[in-house]
Amino acid sequence: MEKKLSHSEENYLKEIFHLSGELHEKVSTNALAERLNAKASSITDMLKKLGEKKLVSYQKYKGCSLTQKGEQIAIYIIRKHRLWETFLVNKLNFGWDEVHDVAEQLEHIRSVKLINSIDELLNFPKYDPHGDPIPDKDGNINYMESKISLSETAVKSKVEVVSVDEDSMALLKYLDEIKISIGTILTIHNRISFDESMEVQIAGGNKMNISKKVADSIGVRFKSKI
Amino acid sequence: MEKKLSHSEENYLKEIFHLSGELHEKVSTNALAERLNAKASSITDMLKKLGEKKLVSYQKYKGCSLTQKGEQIAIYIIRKHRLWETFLVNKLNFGWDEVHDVAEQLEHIRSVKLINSIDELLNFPKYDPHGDPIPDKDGNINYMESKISLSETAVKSKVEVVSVDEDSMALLKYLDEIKISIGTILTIHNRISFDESMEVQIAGGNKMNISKKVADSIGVRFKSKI
DNA sequence: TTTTATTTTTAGACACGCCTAAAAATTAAA
DNA sequence: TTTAATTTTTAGGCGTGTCTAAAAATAAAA
Repeated sequence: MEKKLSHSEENYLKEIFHLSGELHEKVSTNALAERLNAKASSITDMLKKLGEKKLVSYQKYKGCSLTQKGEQIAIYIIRKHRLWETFLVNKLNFGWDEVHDVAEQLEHIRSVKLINSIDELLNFPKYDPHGDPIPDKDGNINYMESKISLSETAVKSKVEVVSVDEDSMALLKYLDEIKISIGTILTIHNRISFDESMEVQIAGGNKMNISKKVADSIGVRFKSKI
Repeated sequence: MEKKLSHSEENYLKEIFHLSGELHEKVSTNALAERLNAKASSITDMLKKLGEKKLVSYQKYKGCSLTQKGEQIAIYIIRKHRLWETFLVNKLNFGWDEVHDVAEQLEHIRSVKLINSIDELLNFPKYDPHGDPIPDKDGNINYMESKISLSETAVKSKVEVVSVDEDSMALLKYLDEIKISIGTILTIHNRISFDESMEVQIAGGNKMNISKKVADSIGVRFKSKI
């Protein structure tokens, strides 16, 4: 009864999940088009099909959202993606900027036994190399509640980097250069109102300037006031 | 310039390689159709396309064979297939009858770094779990010269099992049951001319009867006369 | 609230990889 | 060597997933 989905269908579900966020907001056709590098008309076609399959609920001109069944599948794809990334970094010494493209392929491999074995081999990791939570076998996701964006932190606070956006290789390479990684402790010294950039300091290092765009894509957890 | 091939195209190249054997014989349309579970007309279509891409040489009604470029790609796919099978068995404790289907998916993952890392992780294995040689990074294949089929062995000889055909799960399960695996030493006691079956004995075990079909799919190496 | 701009959907097309049915070429048999 | 059987190819069609261009619905601005 359970038909298997195409890579394309799986990607749609995954991206709808990402775009709808933790609040399960509706996702617009254009937003999806951009994320999937496709034209809006193609999105419409696919949403119709996924709608018929009861994987998304979709009404013309009103955007879409995942049904429970669709979300379940999306989470499973994300589980695979993040486990593979963890495998590549932890077992094969890939850099965190090298794993995304390969994981996008590996996430479509169909074998429950395989992915659960990888999970076990890695000792059931809770977070992937970018700090994103790895859904467990039953689809439960352990979001880090205290996590906020670096760009939202108050001046003079001290935070720990817990996640970074994974989809830009350029960002990851840049963070590597400036020595920011998961676990790095940052002190926020100043916020420049002109361009919303921030002056931060790595424990024991020099102060440096971080643009708004970069700060937006770094997730941190509060450590303490200075 | 190097366009990437579809999974389908890769599968065609791989099967042409297998069917043409070590002597690079021409492969017929029907033979391919059977291996690929497709109709002959579909094969013709694809052969035309692969011909245009200079991956196979193809003349109407005359069968096909791989060009150097096509063979190179085929060998690379086979390298990936066999390395993944070895990974599944050696690192994730899959049974040798469980790996084929997953490996058929994994062989299409595009990442040179990934497959070379897996190779290294496995310590550059020479043979996969079914005893087939794993092509190295440069495409060299180390065929075991002294290998023959069990069905060709002389009565009263003693042989070591070095390979088994991997594509039938039923065969692999059966061999598991009768305790034949790579490395098993067999003594050939008799050959029944009526059905061409053989009486063989595992070192320290009982004599048992092996059908022609099964013997055909076991590769052995001569050990010594009794 | 009417007009304008933006978003989304429809309509029609195309490459891919497969199919069936019928024709053509090759091979085997009489 | 002529006929029969088999193999292979052509012709035309179909579902998938994409596209462009044009129409329709919604949202924003005047």
